[in-house]
Amino acid sequence: MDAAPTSKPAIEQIAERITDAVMEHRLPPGIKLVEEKLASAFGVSRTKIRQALTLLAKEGLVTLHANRGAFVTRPSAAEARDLFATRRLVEPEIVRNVIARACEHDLARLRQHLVAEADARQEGDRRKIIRLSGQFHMLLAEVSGNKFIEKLMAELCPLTCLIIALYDAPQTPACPEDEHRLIVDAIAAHDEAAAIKLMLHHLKHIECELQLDAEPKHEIHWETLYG
Amino acid sequence: MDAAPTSKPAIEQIAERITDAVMEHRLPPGIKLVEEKLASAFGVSRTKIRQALTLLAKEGLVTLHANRGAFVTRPSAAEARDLFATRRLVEPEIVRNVIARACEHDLARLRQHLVAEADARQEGDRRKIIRLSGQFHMLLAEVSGNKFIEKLMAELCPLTCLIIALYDAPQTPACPEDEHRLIVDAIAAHDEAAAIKLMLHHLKHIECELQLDAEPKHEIHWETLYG
DNA sequence: GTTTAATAAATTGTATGCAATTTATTAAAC
DNA sequence: GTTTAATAAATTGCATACAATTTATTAAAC
Repeated sequence: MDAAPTSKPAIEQIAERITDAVMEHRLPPGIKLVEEKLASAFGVSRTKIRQALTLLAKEGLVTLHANRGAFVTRPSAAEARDLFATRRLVEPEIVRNVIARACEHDLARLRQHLVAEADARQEGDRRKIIRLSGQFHMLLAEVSGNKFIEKLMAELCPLTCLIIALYDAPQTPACPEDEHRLIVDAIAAHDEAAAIKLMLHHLKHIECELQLDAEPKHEIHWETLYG
Repeated sequence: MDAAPTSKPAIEQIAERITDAVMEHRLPPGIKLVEEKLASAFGVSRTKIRQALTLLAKEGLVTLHANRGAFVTRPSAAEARDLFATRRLVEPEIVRNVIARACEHDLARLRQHLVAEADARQEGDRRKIIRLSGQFHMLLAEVSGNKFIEKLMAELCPLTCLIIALYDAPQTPACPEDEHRLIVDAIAAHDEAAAIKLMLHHLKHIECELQLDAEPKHEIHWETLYG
């Protein structure tokens, strides 16, 4: 019965930091995650890294090949379509629940996140922008109060970042402008219909900018990179 | 590029067998899972058990307490309500997708499952009935073709079994009669509205038989069990 | 007899070592 | 020069050993 704020298990922290790196496109899809390298990077033994990779594989962010190791997942176009179909199903429900249940403190958190996003855009920190954009939806799910949906979104958002990395048109601005702000405004105004409409439009907007019919971006070929 | 049917990783197999035991109420909510005992039961070292438990904890079926070990989760009433809310959101979508995409072979699999359920009921194998009832919904999700929803249902169904174990009225028949068959029939007839209605009714039926407002069943107190 | 303290046993958390497998490198053949 | 085979290096998969922690047991105090 310790009321102490027992910090998160080390393994989850490691998994979270790898997730952040994937969300920020610092670890591109397809790249190999060598256990020993991660172990020394995090200052722990391979045992812990292994468990973290097991977790990430369960999330789908990492793919395990027997005897060959762990790789950042390269989602297929079909998986990308399934992912967005799932988000279009779930996120309107999230919006409904947030409007129904969110207190002032929750709204303040959402607005604070909008400020962080605006700051990142001001600074031109493209990587942070991408990560924060994903985390906005995770925060919304958290505020919605349903743990199962929260967990689902915590998996789908990092995967969405991967899909964007693989299928995004070369030089799109990739920023949802202030669509997030519009959604929060509609939520604050308790305008359910508008909030859901904005959310669906936002998701369609992201999906439509992808080139899911084109070949996904190639894996880095180190040997020909400087040829 | 091996087309060989590489059997599932050992760790997942272990996790699956533990999941089956939970679904069949052979491992009741709250029970402690001692690593060494599982290790000898499965004939592997604790290392693998540990990873399997990490996976199950991620699914929510098992709860990890730092330095104290793994326990089969005891979902709260609030979690139970969230779970059913999530299922009411997702399963109609599953039904829609199954009707839209299922081929004859898929329908045959569903009907085959109905037979297995009927057999178990004939045999009076209560544990098998409970497990198969849950797995019907997992099969439906699998046939629906969306991997993310399939994965979600693969987590929610075992948890539902746990909730039933904790909150079910003492002596209910606990069998959804032939509600599953009615759903499959409506799907086969491509009657979307009817299939969804039956599914929602089925879920409500399960949830309503629970006593979520009552105290959950107590944990086993070994020391007083024979007092 | 119940509570408290001290000790012993059991269990978890982690690193490390070694066998099995894969990947990279070198040498040979054509 | 490209392909094939042989060897070496790197990496994964797994069990085991040991420290840290918790739980159970015993002994002492009241």
